[in-house]
Amino acid sequence: MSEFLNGFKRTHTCGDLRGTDVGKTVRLVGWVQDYRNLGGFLFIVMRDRYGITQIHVDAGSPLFEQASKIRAEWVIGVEGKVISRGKDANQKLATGEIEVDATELRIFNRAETAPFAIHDRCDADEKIRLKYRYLDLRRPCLNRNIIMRSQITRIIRRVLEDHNFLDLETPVLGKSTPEGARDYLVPSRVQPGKFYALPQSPQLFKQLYMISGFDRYYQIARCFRDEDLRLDRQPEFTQIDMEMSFIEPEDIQNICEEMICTIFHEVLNIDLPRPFKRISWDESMDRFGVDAPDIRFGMELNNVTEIFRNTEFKLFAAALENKQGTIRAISVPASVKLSRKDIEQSLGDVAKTYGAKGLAWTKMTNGALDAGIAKQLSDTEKAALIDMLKPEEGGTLLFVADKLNIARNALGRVRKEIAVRNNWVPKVMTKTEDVGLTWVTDFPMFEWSDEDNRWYAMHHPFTSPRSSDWPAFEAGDLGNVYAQAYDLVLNGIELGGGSIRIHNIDVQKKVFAALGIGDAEARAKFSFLLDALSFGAPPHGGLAFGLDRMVMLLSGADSLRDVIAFPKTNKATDLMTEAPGDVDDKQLDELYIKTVMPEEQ
RNA sequence: GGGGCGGUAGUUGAGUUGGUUACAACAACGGCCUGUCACGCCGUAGGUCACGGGUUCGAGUCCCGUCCGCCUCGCCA
Repeated sequence: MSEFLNGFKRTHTCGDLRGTDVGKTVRLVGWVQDYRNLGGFLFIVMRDRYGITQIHVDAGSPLFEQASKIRAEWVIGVEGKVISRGKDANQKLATGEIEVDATELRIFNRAETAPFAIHDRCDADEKIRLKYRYLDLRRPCLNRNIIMRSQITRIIRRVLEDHNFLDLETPVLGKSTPEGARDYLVPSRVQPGKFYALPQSPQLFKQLYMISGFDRYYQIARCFRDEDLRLDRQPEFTQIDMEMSFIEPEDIQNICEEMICTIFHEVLNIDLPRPFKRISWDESMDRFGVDAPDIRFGMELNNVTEIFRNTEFKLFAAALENKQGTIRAISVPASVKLSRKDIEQSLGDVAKTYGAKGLAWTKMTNGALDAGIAKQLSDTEKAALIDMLKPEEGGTLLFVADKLNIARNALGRVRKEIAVRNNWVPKVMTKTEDVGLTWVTDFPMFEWSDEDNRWYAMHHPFTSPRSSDWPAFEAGDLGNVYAQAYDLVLNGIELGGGSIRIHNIDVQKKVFAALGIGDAEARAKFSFLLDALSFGAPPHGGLAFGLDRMVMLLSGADSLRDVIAFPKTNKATDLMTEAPGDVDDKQLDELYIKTVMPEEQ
């Protein structure tokens, strides 16, 4: 290769040439983006990831015959003189900005016709894009996301290392733990019948680093969860994982704020005010219906339950018969035109998706509530609604009457849907107002599951309860125990979350017990953690950001797939490598694994 | 596990109530052109309409099943 490339090591990039003087000799390597044989001369548009440059070959040149064979996507090297720059007097150059008159031209590699055009639009069928991912990645629209990703991790490392964080590694082959997501399992050959699990997060290892005395840890860590995929969920993803000792939540939050501000400043040239907003989980659920609120617009939820406590309106009365029954409402401004069809079908479907039976509605017309459910409401109820919700003339009131968690969530999703449809919230952030950042704090420690008839940890079982809730915890009133946990939410999407951890072995045992994890099971699954806690663990806590989501939001990408170089499909396959694939029986034998396909069972 | 949308030339799409030889643009290939820059003009080639059944005189079109991609509910401490 070196001989082949002899004399053609790149000395300039296409982008570099912008300021180059006419007459200067330059040397470039890259791909052919376009070519045009005009008989008497030839244009070749050459491209690398820094820019494009136009190459000129004259008919009289000995290079002409060779150059005329060149086609799109061939890899070439060119040496020549800059003959014109940018928009010079004759206005002949617009795109390439620089034109180079070739004196030497080498073809390093030919290329098949690409299955899709390598231009700055990610427009082909995603199946084909994923199969030829290396070509898709050449396209600037994808290429720049990957570059931004590197830019962001560089900033993160710089900020954290300036604060004396150590980049420390944790094992990838670990132990499967109960709770949480489904693990990716790796069979052990040396220990027949036993399995490693790939980490869902480095959670316990980073806590052990704290106990080991490394009081500031970070890692850009790959994590794995074997659950169904979504637009914003891949089976392997990357966390910015951090942990500190001897801290309060504000300490880690301050460092995160500095990190986020630096990223926004350097990547998007947006300056964010500090400190970030803070809102408790209870308040977020009450005002926005969700635990990751988009705070860039109003139209908040209202609790109108008491107005209808003794209502004659059957729909609402029926919902309130349930102990957890509630009625929540939003007041949609008049600028949003909603037809009956919009409400009952389109937005109603959004509500139904999240478990509600539908949307109740009414409109403010000539100073009174009219249409929809209005004629079934009493005058007192209507007056109370107008007083509380202050509907605009021509505005709409939307209601969900259901169990608390369904009503809040469904109406919260409808709220966001209306904002998206009416372009209240830009996808690409260009100024400070486009950024809705808030901490959500004081999450409930436990979450009751009707289905499993038990409590689950809302964050994870190593999260510390608030000390003020200790009496409630001791009393077994788990629904009223809050955790020292906090999420950072950007534009309605959870960017990251963390907590202060339990550093006391007795507390940890009691939390396990509350989750139905008995002493024996706790010992079997977490003996190393319990042992470690027994040797004097410092108070500690941390946070983890989803790097992929962060890049997705900052780049304005439509999907996590557009910020991961080699992503998986909805069914967790890689269309390029065709992973996962079959393995030889011999490999399975060594692992003592026999596969039984469903039809053979 | 459930729901929705989609699969037609290399690519992106059109294809009406089922009806002759499945259409266009771009790309490719050949020719022409000395200043293009979404270049232009002329021509050529390119199809198992995802796959398998069914209904019908006749299916890209209607029905059933399967596969694949995307969105989504459940799931994701």
